[in-house]
Amino acid sequence: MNYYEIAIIGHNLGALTFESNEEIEEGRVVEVEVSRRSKEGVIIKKCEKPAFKTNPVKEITDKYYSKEQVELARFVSSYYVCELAISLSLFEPFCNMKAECEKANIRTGVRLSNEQIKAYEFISQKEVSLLFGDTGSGKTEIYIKAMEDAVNSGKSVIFLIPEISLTPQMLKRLKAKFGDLVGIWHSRQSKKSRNTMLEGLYSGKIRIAAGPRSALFLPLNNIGLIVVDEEHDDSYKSSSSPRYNAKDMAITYAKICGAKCILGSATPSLASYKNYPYFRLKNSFFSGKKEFVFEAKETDIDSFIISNIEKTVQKGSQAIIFLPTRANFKYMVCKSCGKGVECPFCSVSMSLHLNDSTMKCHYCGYTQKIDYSCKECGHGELGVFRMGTQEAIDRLAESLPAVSVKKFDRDEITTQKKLESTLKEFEEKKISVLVGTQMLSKGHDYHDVKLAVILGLDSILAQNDFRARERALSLLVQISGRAGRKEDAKIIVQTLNGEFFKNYIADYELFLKDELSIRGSLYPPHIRMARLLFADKNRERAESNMRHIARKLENTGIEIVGFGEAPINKIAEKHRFDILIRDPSATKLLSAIYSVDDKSFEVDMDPVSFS
DNA sequence: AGCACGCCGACT
DNA sequence: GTCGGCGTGCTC
Repeated sequence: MNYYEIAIIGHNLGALTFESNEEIEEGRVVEVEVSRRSKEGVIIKKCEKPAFKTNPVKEITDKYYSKEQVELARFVSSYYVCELAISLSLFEPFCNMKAECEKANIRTGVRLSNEQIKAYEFISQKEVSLLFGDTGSGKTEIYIKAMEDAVNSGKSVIFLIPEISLTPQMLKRLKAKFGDLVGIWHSRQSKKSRNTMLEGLYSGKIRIAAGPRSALFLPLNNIGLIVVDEEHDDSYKSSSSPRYNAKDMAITYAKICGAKCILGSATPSLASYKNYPYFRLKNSFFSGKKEFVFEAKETDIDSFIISNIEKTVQKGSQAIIFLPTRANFKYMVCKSCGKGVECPFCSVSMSLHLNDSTMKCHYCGYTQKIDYSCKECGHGELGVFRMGTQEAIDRLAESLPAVSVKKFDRDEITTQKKLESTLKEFEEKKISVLVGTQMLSKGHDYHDVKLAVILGLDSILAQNDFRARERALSLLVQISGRAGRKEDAKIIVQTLNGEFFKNYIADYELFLKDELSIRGSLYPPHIRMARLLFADKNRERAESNMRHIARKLENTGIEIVGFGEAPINKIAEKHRFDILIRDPSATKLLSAIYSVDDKSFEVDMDPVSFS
């Protein structure tokens, strides 16, 4: 009889031991019974007969995890601190099927400029490299050339893009160059198209997988190249356990597979800029000049903005307006007692949505009809603060009723179809003005935008977070990069921090250099951080667990930066406490975390959000 | 008594 | 993470 340690996929549980007459290889998916229920498990390793009685392996399936997948799953489990059974559940395993892995013979016909050839030669010589190229400098052609090389030498490719930037343009381009060799993966696709893609991967017909962070875990054999486009984007970081960063995992996976990894961005993250060799690609194919106008004020759709939009639209051109806030307003505050309207389940403000007469919590989704007076003092009138996209649209409708305006945020663009149709309408000029959130900045190609209005940057800069400056400036650069593709464009920026933005707008690398020295040894990328998050319906329990762990960490030699209530101290009725720890070595942080050996908290390694 | 719900611990 | 067992507290 053989005995195997088996990870029960998706269960937050160490490997369990089962028996079988068969020889089963590591990584094979089998069916076993756990708590009188049939579950899928992964063979972790063969082991000795245990002291307890074992149940048999019920069935050996035709699915399996490759050696490389198992190795990456082990890495995710140890670095992001979760059970192997959980990290394995991120993956789509392989399936026994005859693979036709042959060399493809694709001629993309992509032409590179002299500058692009230099960049291409640079990245060709490096295992991991950063393509630091301004918007319009032609990063995509370089990716395509590198992908063509990989595919023609019999390898496969993973092409990662941020969550919502599954831009129709980028996909069309990949499809046009690589045809059926490309498969598009996204989180909200139907079961059927998922399965079609998986079958294409199993058979080897699909050799390039493009998609958001989960595409890293698709069953591709013989990976030769992983591209991480818009590598600065925070959506590569998972915001639930395991809180992996797909950009960092792409680099790790490339090493495991002996593949190359290309990171690309016009506004690279400080960490990538510091850690990897980079090629600066400057020359833009866009001919337009950009004129920046700074208004030193808080968010206000003023007559200057209105008249600029009017002029732009009259000339037959288009405008985009950015605000980092959804709904009409983010805050409602009592004019009499000063108390804000909070979600009953979360310690966050309710957002005001006038179009359906509701207040919504953007954290738990709780919705109710609008309070017209303060529930706290019983009589106060409610004032509103922090304008959102819907309010901006309502103001435009009032001032410029003839102009067609559309919202471009998570409330409006709920599906890939709506993203595609809205961008198509904008391209066909059925829409003159798009008003949106961060979604506006994500790599979309707007052809005739001659005006970009950028509001609310100060609220991003004011975030109590060491990455606030990086986030605010990169947003400004990314959004202004959407304008002026063909002709000159005007960028109107409302901020009380004009000096900061003016200083760096033309030279992002100068910002990166300054910021590296400002962060010094206190903040990443020079040192490593981890956040331990305690969330529990019972507030006392969450707090006492947190204090208990904080005390244990005191003797581990790593620095405890702080502990206490999390900035958002309650989400969905769970009270939240956290501990922030710091050390030059990630290994030391991890051994401190492992030494406390406790499951009362979630670990966030290399956190990008601190709320 | 009967049930819904929430908490807690076990899972080979 | 998921399930089932068990206690609490409400209703018939």
